[in-house]
Amino acid sequence: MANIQQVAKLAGVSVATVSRVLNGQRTVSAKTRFKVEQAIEKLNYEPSMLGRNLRNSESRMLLILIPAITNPFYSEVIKGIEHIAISSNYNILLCETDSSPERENIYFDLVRTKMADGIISMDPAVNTETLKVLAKKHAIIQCSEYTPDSGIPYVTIDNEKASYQAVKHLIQLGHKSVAIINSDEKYLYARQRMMGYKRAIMEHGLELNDSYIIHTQQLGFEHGQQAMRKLLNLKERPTAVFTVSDLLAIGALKEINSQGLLVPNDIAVAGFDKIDFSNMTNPTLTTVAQPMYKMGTIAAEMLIAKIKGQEVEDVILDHELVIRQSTLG
Amino acid sequence: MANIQQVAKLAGVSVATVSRVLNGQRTVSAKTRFKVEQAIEKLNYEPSMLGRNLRNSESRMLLILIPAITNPFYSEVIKGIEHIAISSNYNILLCETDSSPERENIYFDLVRTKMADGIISMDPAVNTETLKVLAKKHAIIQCSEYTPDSGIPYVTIDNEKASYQAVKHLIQLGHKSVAIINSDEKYLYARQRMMGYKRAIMEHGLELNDSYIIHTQQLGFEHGQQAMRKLLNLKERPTAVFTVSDLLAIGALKEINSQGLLVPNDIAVAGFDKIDFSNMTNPTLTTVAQPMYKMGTIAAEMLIAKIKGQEVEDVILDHELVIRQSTLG
DNA sequence: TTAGTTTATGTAACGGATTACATTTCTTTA
DNA sequence: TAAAGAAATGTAATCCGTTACATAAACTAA
Repeated sequence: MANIQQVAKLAGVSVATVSRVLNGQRTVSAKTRFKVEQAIEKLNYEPSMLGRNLRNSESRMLLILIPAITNPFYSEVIKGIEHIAISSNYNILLCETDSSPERENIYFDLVRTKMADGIISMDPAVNTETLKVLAKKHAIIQCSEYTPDSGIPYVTIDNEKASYQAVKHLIQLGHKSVAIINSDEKYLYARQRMMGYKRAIMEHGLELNDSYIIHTQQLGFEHGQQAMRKLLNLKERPTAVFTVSDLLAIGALKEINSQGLLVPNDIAVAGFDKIDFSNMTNPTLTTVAQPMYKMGTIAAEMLIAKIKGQEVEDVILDHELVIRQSTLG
Repeated sequence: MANIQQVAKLAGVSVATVSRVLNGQRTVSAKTRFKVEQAIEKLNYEPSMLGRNLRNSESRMLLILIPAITNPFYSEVIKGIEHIAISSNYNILLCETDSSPERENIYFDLVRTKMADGIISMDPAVNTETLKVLAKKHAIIQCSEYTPDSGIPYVTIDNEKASYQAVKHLIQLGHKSVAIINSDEKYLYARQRMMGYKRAIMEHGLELNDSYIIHTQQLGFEHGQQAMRKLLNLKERPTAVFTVSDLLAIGALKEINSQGLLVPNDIAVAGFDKIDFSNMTNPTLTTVAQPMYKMGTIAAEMLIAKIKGQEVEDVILDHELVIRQSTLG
């Protein structure tokens, strides 16, 4: 594989000139540029990013930290990130942490060792302390889940409000016993969504019932099923369930169905995220739409700005309650 | 950020010695090693991958080409790839082509410019000619979709047989009119699955009916819905449908439901892939299980071997027909 | 024509590691 | 104790671009 020296030699110019042509500087005369281009063509030369990156001290890689690649919410955000990345000449280093600290550390090393120019963390289970330390010397953005007052810029939505609205919707349909399937409250979004749930319950003069509050370890169909099973085993089962993720909701739906009950007649269900699947269930799922793609694009833009040394502001995006069959019938 | 020179200076040794400590060579005396480690500690030194990669002429990145990140089939394969990658000290460069040649070319450049050490292509729409040329100088593996006799090693399953078995299953349940929702037959897997379909039909003395063969542009719910709509509009609608992807099957299921028909009583449905969601539909989906995770691990192992300059053999993995409610009730 | 600009090109240092080869130091053994 | 061999460490080239600075060439104006 040819290198810049050989191109320079063949073109009869210096490496500096070749580099100038490569980088589109206009201080090169037309004839010289032509000669160089000819040489590049003839040698089938492609500049090595290894050399360039070392010299420029950048990798042009963006590290994306997600807990699980199989959750469509993340896939959709990644699509957005990739769109911006590619148009800014960055590439995406996809890292699935499985919420494991060791894995996470391996990935953090990528930025420490200059293999990545910055990080978009979407992992709620991320080690905040490490992240904060890292953020002092490296460009880091949090997306969806964030750490208040950490100084790490973030994009997210108003989880409390979104949750409040979803639960309010259920209550306004006449439901008096509304359950929530939440994830672990060590995560901020889980706490925020719980607050929204409680606020809706209180404001409408309903009673908080601890047995209507279920926590799951992770966001997955099976966890939704299990949680729903618990709810269905109650003497007084709820007539509506709000889940903190569509995956959970779909699992819940499944469980309700397999016990011979009907959604929404016997139990209404609302989810969160508006992943594509949520429109394919039977009945279709009422859910809080998160602007996933947009969240991705904004996170990427913020990160790239940060890498360039610019200051960036936190962003809170709009969500929207999408009412479908699972609460209306 | 400290570099190796500074570490050497502080430790009172040469850079060579520091490098030896870094790379765990045992030709360093215990005291020297200790001094170096102290210096590393004190300076908070992390070796730059940019320097190391340039010197070693490798990037330790594996490029994964997929058409769409939102298809869970790919997510699952990626999980497998990542597992192997991480344990071999590689990282994953995720590239979604959207089946666009320009995008693809941008990504191919990553290997040409040394930003990636090899490619796992899972994109059926990949430009085979370019890929073949590239494969002469770079490590490339095809995963799932492949190009026979191209010299590019691949991991896949026996699509013809898998398809044959699925359709045979439907026929043995008594169905006389079995439709297929296939994707574009410019893809090999689509042609192979079509062959399996036809073989099953013929071998059982049924008649091939062109109107029972539907092609979709892409693999997505909506495409499955649309295709199903066409089938339901036929004067004599089929009593069973085999789709070439679970996503299509789920879309089909949806369409059947919304027209007030029942699966499997009115129409039986079988899918392909066994994505997680296929077990969450109502009814649950009969499908051909592909060993997605394993496919990923094997593809990664093959690629890494190839990068090391080893010869690798093509691999055909086992599939399995998983019979569930959508064909049995 | 000459000094002063502007434009084009070249030279060489630099980024940060690895490693072949050279050299020094330490052991071992006669 | 000297010579030989083994072990530890150092020197400097190398990977491949980019760019500050130096120089040369071309042009402008007087």
